[in-house]
Amino acid sequence: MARTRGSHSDITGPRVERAALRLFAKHGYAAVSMRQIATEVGVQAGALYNYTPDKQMLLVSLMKTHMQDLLAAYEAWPKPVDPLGRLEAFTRFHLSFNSERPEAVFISYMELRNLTPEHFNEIAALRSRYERALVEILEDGVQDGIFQFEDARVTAFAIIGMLTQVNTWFREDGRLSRADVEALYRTMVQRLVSA
Amino acid sequence: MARTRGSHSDITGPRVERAALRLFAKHGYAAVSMRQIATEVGVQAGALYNYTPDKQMLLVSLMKTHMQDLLAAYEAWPKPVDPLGRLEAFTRFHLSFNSERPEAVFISYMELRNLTPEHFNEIAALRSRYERALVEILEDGVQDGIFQFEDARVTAFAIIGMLTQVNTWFREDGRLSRADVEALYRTMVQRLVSA
DNA sequence: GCTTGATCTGAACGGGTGTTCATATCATCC
DNA sequence: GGATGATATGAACACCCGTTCAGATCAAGC
Repeated sequence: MARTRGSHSDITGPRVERAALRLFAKHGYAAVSMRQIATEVGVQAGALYNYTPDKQMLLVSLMKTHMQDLLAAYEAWPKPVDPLGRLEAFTRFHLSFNSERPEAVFISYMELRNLTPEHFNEIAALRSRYERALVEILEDGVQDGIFQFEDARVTAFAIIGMLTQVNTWFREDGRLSRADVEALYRTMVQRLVSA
Repeated sequence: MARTRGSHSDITGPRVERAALRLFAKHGYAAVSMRQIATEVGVQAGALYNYTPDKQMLLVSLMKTHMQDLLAAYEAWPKPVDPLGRLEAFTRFHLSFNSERPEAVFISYMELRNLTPEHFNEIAALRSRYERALVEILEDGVQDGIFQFEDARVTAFAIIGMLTQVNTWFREDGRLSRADVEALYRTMVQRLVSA
């Protein structure tokens, strides 16, 4: 019978994913070889194929997992009922979630071009679900008369754009703490939409 | 004597750069081979080495040229004297310049990790000169009492982040025209800093 | 029309690529 | 303790990589 305990597959599997995540983020998908990933895991290249059908699916799986984690974590995030509170919660969530997994965020933006059209569409659909959540907050705020802007979708893009940008410059040992940055962005987001 | 007219080098050279730009933007630096670039130019791979010492320098040259073009074009851009006018001019310039060369913009953000530290620092220095230009506008506006915000540098990052984001979603045949988008972003930028 | 020299070809270099597969290992269960 | 089957090895597959270079090509200048 199969080994049910003492098997390495539930250890090696996650290690493969973590190694791929790290290396893809650092060097780019195309620049990383299966042998490099295997070396990082401490295994021969052939063994990787117990955990992924091929290199492409390793990337797709990482990106899909990331987007699903994003949506699930956002759903679980505490949300006030008023639009302004929800917008603050969104800002806090986005900064917090992205700061915790910079590598996955980076890959999910950078490696879209390495996806086949079907996989690309799948990821894009997940992303637009997230964007739509922000658009809905904005539209609710307009109806309540507390938000004001010309175009909800473009405003949502602008907000997500400026929030996502943070990962490119924030340093743990820099001038500003995470809390500082969060406060600054909450203010800026609010300015962008306040009536 | 050398050929001074009729030489192909002044034709092939730019064609090599354009092919590399296009292919790097589409597939990523690491995923593009010298043979692919040569095929696009209509030449054998060996001939490329009349125009670049190696593949790495082809990328560096593209990125450096782009950043220098950016700075030169911004200096030449008409600028009012009042901070609000200069901020509007910056917004217009950034959207316009970036929309005209999406491939170079894309490469300059995406392929930083493929640079050696020295080349990276060179590019980063050029970029921060551009960012500093915006910071100065913001600081002048504060002194004049027409701008208000908590942190000039973070505000500048936020503005550049949301402006640069546009290239990822704008489509020529989409819902909004270029002029529409420009107007929307001018308003949003102003909201972000207005006293 | 012959020489010059910039430009390009085409083959070769050593080495790396993703993937496959027969074989070995070894913890588990009977 | 012997059989089972998941897991890993290591060699092999065909192919592509960046780069080099001797030799061909050919327009310009004398």
